[in-house]
Amino acid sequence: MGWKRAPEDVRREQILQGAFEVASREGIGGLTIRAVAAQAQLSHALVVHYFERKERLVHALLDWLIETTSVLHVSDDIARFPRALDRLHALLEQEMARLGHQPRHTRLFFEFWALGARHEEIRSRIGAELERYRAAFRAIMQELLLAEPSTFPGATADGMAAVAVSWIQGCAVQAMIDPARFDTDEFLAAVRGMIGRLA
Amino acid sequence: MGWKRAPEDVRREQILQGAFEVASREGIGGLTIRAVAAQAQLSHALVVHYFERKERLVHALLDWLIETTSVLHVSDDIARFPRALDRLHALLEQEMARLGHQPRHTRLFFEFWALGARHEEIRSRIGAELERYRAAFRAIMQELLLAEPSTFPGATADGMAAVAVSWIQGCAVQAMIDPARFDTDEFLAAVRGMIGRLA
DNA sequence: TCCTATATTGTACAAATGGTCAACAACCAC
DNA sequence: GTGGTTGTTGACCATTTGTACAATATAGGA
Repeated sequence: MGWKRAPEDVRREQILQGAFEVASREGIGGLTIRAVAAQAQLSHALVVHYFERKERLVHALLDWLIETTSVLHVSDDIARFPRALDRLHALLEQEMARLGHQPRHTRLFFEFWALGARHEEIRSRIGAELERYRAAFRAIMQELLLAEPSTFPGATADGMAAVAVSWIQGCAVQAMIDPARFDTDEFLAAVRGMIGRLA
Repeated sequence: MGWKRAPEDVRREQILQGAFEVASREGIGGLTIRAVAAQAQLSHALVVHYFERKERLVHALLDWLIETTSVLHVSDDIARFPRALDRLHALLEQEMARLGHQPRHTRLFFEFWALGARHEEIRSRIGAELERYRAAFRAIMQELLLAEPSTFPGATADGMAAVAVSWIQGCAVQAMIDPARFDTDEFLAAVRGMIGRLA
């Protein structure tokens, strides 16, 4: 026949790419060993050979998704802002722009969030990502609270970090479900109004 | 045999109850006509008889879920507050408390949100619910902006309503995925700090 | 009491799916 | 070349699932 050999890691990547395509198109519920194999132009037995069980493939896809999503990279451009408030604004803006630039990643993440409600393995990985997310905001919020303690009475850095994460999530959900009636710019403007003026 | 007849609406309700139980336990992906029938102690053929196709059953379950979730009922206790800010605080508190009181409803809603990304029918219903949600907050936000225009510079009532919805959603997601590291009280305190002191 | 309408059920069937396995073909060491 | 190793495949199996359908039990009217 006309098939070729390939190094193990190349095959795994090829299969995961196929899994991402299928999951993006059909949803995780429609993620089938055979569908992935067809997408990657391989036999389904080979997919089983590399990932043993479908469950493993799903977990591997989540890991792949986390790795390939350019989430929360605090770039030098952002880190350069001397004031914490400016960094917060820039970070929010960057993350919300990313939601629009990687729509398939965002939607797939969303499905994994829902899956996490019932599968411990997935929940713990998503939970760790959420914590990473909060931690990035927490540092900024801490600085913000120290600089102007009276601005947000009663608030803690932890709480404000969680609120920042909820902005991202809420923006993602509403933009996905209701793009016609949801306006990201207005959303961002409202957030800005709440946390203070951009210098 | 020992089976009995029942009025049509009773049977439909019985089946939908069973569907809710199954979907809560196994997820929408595990929602099977046979599983629903077993839960409701009926033959699976009867479930088909009443809902014709599985798709219809899922849509009916979503409608049922929307109806039976005590979401966003602005009670007299809340409406009595003269100041918009107080009503906002009370409404947020009520909604976040509900998330904890109806955890199965919240989780199931979450799954439907994710499903909505791929199914037009579901997306439109969820979208309408989101709009209802925003509308309730929009009225309060409008009043808030009129009373103190300088408090939230650049923000619109629409944008702030969307942000309020994102608080509820973000709180639901994080509390579900990461209950150990997420503190609802701190979250609420941070939100309060951002929108102003409670009188 | 009988008879009709229909609510309810068990059976059946095709399609899809996860997983197993023996066979085969490409690559490598010798 | 040759033989062994192993990546790769098609065929196969058991199970589940959606859906169709004929048979049956029940309720209510004549």
